[in-house]
Amino acid sequence: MTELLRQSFFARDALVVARDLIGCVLVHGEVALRITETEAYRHPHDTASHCRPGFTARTAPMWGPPGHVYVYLCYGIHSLLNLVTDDEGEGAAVLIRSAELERGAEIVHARRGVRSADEVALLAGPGKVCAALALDPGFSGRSVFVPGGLEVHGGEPVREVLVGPRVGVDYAAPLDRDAPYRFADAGSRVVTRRRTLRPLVRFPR
DNA sequence: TGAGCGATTAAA
DNA sequence: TTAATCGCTCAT
Repeated sequence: MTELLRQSFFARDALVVARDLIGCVLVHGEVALRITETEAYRHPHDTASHCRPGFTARTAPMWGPPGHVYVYLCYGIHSLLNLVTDDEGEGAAVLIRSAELERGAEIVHARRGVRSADEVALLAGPGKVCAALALDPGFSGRSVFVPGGLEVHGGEPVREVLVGPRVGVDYAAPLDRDAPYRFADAGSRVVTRRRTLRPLVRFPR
């Protein structure tokens, strides 16, 4: 049932990948998380993206091939997990913002950044997701197709997807700041800033 | 070498 | 809504 996602899954527009990652499962060692919230950082023209200033040592993985990991340190404290999308050289990725703990509660409980039993199951916020998976910037640049590393599995399709603006990007140009690049599982209670999200309308084909 | 800053978090 | 926070990035 849980099938490893292939590179073709990631080699698409970050917007599409961000939406499709909702409900998918991150596996790192004994810990498995079901993704409930994501954000797309589409390309260097996106003024909210770390790729905006051009190629740097830190963002090198984001410019690399799809299906690789970009982890960086935020506020000097929190590690944030991204999955690189689009084609190599595009400079796009999806930020994993929230997740539900599926497996490995004992281990996650012992890890830094997770204090209470409630926080163990409710990984709302990108810093907590990374802490639960025990990922730090040293992991940045790794591939998700290498066994034993961070794996991304397909999951049950979600009933309804929510969409809305990204969090913490007030520094960006208004158009990017307000762009509906954040997605979430409407059926999960592990979602941040829910009131700013609306049901995603799917157009008939 | 260091000034500036941040894709957050928790508490109120 | 607000404040704490601190290691890292990148341009000198």
